[in-house]
Amino acid sequence: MASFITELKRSKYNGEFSTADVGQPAVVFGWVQSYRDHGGVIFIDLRDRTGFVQLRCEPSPHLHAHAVADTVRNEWVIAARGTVISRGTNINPKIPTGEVEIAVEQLQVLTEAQTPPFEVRDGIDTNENSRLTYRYLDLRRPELNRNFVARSRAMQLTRAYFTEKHGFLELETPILMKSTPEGARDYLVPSRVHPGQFYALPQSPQQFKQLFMMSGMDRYMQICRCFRDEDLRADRQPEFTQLDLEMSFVCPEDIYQILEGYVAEIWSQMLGYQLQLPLRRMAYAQAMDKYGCDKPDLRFDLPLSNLTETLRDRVEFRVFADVLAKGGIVKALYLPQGDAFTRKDLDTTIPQEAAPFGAKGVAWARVTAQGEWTGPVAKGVSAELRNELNALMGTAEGGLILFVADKPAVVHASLARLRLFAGERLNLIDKNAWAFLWVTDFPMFEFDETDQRWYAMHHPFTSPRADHLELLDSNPGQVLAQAYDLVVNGTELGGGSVRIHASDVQAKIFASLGLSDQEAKEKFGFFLEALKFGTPPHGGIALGMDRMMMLLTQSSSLRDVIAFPKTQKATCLMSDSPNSVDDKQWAELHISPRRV
RNA sequence: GGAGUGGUAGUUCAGUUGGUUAGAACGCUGGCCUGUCAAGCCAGAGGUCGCGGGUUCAAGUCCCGUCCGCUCCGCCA
Repeated sequence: MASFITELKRSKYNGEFSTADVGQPAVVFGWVQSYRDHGGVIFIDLRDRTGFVQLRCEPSPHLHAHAVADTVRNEWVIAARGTVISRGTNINPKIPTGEVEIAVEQLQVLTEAQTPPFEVRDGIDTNENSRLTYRYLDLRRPELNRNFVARSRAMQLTRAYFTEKHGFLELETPILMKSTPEGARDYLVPSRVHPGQFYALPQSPQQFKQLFMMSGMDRYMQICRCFRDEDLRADRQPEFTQLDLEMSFVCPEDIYQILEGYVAEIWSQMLGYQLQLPLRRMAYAQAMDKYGCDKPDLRFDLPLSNLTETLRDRVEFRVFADVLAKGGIVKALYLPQGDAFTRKDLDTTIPQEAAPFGAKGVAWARVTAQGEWTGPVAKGVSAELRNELNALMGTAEGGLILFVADKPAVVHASLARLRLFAGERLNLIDKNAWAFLWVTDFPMFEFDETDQRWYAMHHPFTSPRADHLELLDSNPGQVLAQAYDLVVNGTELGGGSVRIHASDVQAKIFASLGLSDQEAKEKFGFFLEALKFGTPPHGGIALGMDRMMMLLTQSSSLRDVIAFPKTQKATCLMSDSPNSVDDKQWAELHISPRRV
């Protein structure tokens, strides 16, 4: 008999068999998904990355194959040769290959397998600990496997769109870079050759991609790994993959257009979903005012209302009056279907949702007949004031008003959370909807109360709006940047900006950030120097590819679209990294562990 | 750095007010079975109740500490 692999080559993947193959000889390889031994006939579901095909082993005339089939167990790797036959009316409608099966004539065990620590099957609910420790087993599961097939396809489409259709060059930037201040904490790499000195892994190739523009590359793209040593979330890993882009001689409109074509292409090719272009846009200030957040989920509306000025000097409700007196604000979320929220929600659940954001409480009022209110706020609001507020929020009988009074950051964060909570509770979120949004006109700076200084909201190479340059000295908080984020269903997919191309402007920004000339020179000297040698106006954007895959595959965690992810403590449970290294390595790197 | 939540058989979970020998399902092992497809039937094996300490006649259960997973706040230009 001919031997598998060297002579008998795979005729096709297991998931690809159909009635068109009936009567054809077949050679298949794969993992045993399940076996059903009826004493006589034995059925084996053979899995590979494309799906399953059922093997049928009859006791005769292929006695040997049947004897081998009798021994196989789940996850063994086997090879089979046989003939594709129709299952007639006895089909399995649950799987795509369910109308055919392979009548086995030759069967060989290529590798036996230990019993896996969890069943390799969709729909399991194994704890993350085991899944991550035995990641290669988890990845065999079709529902996870398909995410990486999709990921591969998305990456190919991405390269093709930018390099073939739009003239981008795919260029690479260093992984060992210079550590820079500002921004996220760096992952550091000690230098062996230079005692006491360190490289940093890139948080993003920001300066290098700008240097490509200065180098005349005109259009740059890279699918690159970035590293940030910050604490993790479901949508944040310490290393992640970014689609990094930069273009010369462009304004924000040009960048929007290229990106819109890109996401339209991806959503069309990957999901068959036709995006309506151009995408919606909203200024940062409006997003904050209306939704309390710079990445609103616009699959549903539920806008916030700012009641601050209407209430000022008129409201008797103590909490509001006190907050207003101290310079705080009062905003409200109006929910038309108020009866979906119980008294327990109002007393317990809703305050608990808002508490992590600093809200000391959530006041409420139910709207009854003739626009009257019940609840704790009601008696602190005159009939006249109430009517004005009703008109402002567009209330109706049966509605519920949730109020938060505090400093703006707390009001916005907690009401933004409550808005999402209510959207879910009221079933307002259409799972098939795609709400894309450009958030534009971000402020250039934000003030840090702890450090008592301004920080760049995007990054320090972002260009302010030309007409705001003169505000840099007088009123930095008012300066708007030529920066934009692309938001999808409440997820920040990416962000970018038009960059500064004049060294004097760049110097002014550093000054606004409190960097002395000396410091700027030390940290960014080469970059400031480069700016002086003829820098084209340029701008770009970076998209989080992992987050995009999360959206495209409807995954709830980044771990489902990153092949070998880290835990929340940034460890790899499979390979057990990070790990300690021996003294020789410490010595070579001229460093020593800190005594605790 | 902080908050919440979980950790009991290989896996998912149950385990009452602290009380006899810690259970179920799936998986696993063996047997039967020629049309299953998460096969079925019969039998069996399988436990450091995360770890350490404490209270108690008695701890999976109560208390303290600690480790790990997850979610969130801070953080993430």
